[in-house]
Amino acid sequence: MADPQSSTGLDDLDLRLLAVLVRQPGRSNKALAEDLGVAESTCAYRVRALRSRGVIAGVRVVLDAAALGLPLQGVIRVRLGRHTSDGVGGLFDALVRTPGVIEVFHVAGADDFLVHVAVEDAAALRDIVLQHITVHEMVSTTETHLVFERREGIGPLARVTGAAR
Amino acid sequence: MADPQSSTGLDDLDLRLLAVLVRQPGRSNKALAEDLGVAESTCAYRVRALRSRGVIAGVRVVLDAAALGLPLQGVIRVRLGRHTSDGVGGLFDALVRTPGVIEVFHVAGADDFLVHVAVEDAAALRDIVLQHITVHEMVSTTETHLVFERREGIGPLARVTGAAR
DNA sequence: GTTGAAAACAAGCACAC
DNA sequence: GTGTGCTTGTTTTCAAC
Repeated sequence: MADPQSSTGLDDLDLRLLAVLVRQPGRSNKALAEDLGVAESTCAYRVRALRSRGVIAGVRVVLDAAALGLPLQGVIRVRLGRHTSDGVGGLFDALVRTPGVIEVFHVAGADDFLVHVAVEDAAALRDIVLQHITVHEMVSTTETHLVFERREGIGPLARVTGAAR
Repeated sequence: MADPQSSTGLDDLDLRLLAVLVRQPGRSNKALAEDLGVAESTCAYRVRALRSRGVIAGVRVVLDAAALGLPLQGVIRVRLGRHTSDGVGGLFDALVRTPGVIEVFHVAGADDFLVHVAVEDAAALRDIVLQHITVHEMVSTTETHLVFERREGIGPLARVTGAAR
């Protein structure tokens, strides 16, 4: 358990490859290979392998909600009354399908869901709560928090590589 | 204010382009142009314009934390005692630099920060709280919530286009 | 703002090590 | 598992509309 590749089956090249890829997603395979000091074919092979193993889950295009006319973001804490398996799953589905919803966490504890949304103004935030969340019978209470700012963290990979930054 | 492009300066082609791009980030410019029924050069031009305007904030490579050996995710609610501008900014910086931290929300309300983390096990979760969060003098209390599941929402664009799905 | 065509570039593949 | 060369396809650029 003290081997350099932890038990995830990722060797040093994989980790370096992921580190570059996370920081520079647009990087071409050719440039990536040069950075790592391996042949392009090797690099392409590794990337494909990491994709098929699911280590690379995918690629996302990130839009600026404010530039889309949605300058307000909120996190809505949702607490349920009754907890049936079907009901929770159905509510989860409904939440992620609500326009403006960026992500939803199903969590343990007093609250059941944390819903991150982007909207045009305070009225829209209220409407999301009233029309898309509290309409569900199983929802007991909600608490809406304005998001001052959201920042991305250094991420999971830094924990594996031990990268300071 | 009732014009089709809302006041964001995005026309129908922009919105259709973004819709395709968000759903299929890997799509080539050529394929994208075909989907939209415009020339490749036009398509490339629009994408570049949306990037430089900041509507397209960027592209992210998403890693599977579990595949990296971090099967446990948590949301840590952080409440502060004293609130100085410098202190809050410094803590924010420290949080996003902590290995395993995926994203951090600075929010209004009783809590000040919501910290989304991925870790190897419960002990690592405790260590993050003790070694990276409560070590800061300004932190008053924390509450750690296990994440059962996290799902991405349909997103901001659906609010602008009115896409049902 | 949009286009088609040429030139530059990168990706994918089969094969050799 | 890694490197090489060829073929294919894609991105970029630009003068013109």
